[in-house]
Amino acid sequence: MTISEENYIKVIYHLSLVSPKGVNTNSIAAMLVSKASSVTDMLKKLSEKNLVSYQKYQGVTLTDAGFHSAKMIVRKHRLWEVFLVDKLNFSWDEVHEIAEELEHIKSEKLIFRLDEYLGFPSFDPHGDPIPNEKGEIQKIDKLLLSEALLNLNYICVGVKNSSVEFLQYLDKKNIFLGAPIKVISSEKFDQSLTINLNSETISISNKIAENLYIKLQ
Amino acid sequence: MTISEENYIKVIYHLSLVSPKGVNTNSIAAMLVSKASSVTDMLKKLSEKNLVSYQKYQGVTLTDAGFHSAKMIVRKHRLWEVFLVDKLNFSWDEVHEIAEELEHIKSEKLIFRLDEYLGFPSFDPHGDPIPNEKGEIQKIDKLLLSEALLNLNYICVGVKNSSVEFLQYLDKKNIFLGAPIKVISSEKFDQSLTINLNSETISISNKIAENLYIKLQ
DNA sequence: AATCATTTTTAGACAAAGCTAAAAAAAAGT
DNA sequence: ACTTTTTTTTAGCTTTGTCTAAAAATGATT
Repeated sequence: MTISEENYIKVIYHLSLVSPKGVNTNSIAAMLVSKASSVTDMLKKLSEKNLVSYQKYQGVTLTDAGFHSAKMIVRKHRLWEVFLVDKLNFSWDEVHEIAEELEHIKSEKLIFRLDEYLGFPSFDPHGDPIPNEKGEIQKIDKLLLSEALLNLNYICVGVKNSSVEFLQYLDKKNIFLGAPIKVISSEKFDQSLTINLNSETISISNKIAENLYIKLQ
Repeated sequence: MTISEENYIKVIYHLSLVSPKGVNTNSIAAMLVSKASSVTDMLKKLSEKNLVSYQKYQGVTLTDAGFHSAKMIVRKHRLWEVFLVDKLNFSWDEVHEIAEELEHIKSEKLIFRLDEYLGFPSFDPHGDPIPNEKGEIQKIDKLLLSEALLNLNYICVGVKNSSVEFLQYLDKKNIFLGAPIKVISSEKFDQSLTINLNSETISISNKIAENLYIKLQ
């Protein structure tokens, strides 16, 4: 697989988690910042290689082989992110771009050794699950902070949006994975929340609350 | 710079250490396992970008900019090799191929952090020097084992040939960087050597002795 | 100095992956 | 059911990096 093919497979994978019935040409183009015509060309090629099922005008789905390839790319991406944060002291807003390159390095042995070196982590620095060698993914019972009930003890387990801006905002507010969170009150007018976080009390907008995953402690 | 451009610059760098007056089109093609005509095309492009000085039929040399770029690529290659050996427990015969890919990852911050994480090493697992951030290279007073004097205490500091076959042979003979070596005798007929190595006595062919670097202890 | 061999360059072609603009199909609105 | 809009595909072009085959320049040999 070329780097370009890998990028298509990865994007189709992410989109198919949201629309499992078939991924649109346009949405792939949007994610890759390219054009629908380029996507059509590549879908024919990927279909030829049996990585996707593609019928003109009907959207595209991953074949079993494509699905497995996609998970291996995601696995590499997320393992490298853990490496960058845990070993090289990068912050969680800096690692995505670099991992976009590292995910294309082709050595199974490298990835196995890296996984081992990192202690076989199950989640990346943004709380996203890391597929294991077989492609198995560990699920957790997470919910959005915006769906939390009042006065229960939660901990922060992930972000829905991992843009640099959002992650840096969380750093500023001292919100990190594993941080304990309790919702004290909710504002009817704008759905903003007052929360207890690491024993300080702060206010959080609905936009933030809709992008932060938590689970019961 | 594209990956292809980086590979050309790196090859021209290595060849220019041997023939500093100008590198031949054919020798570049041989190193890259490609054709002279492809090389000519690329030389024009690199010349356009002021990375090489190129005059038709006259061979090619690196400009200051090209020389610096080359050293930064070599730096990345060798730092990744140290990482693979020191942190992921690869053996020295396995790392070249993987580092050929890793050397093209584009993040200065990544390389600085990696360097720091590895303790700012000056030499890679084959004993080759690692250029620092400025491109400075630490030289050592090394010689080939075939040039050693009898009954002096040397230590092994590098390999001239780093093919998988040679490195695995060295492993089998228990020869590694830092191993103490003393030449006991030299055979007139075939220039083979009897050496003391880690307090065992073994025989070494001239071919081996001409590919192993040592220095006085 | 002239010829022959080798090296290098040019010319033209090809595959990969992208693009624009136009055509075709599907979906939406009346 | 028939337009209109949106989405997708096709056709044809571009760039990057490669190739082969032929031409040109250099170097070696007599």
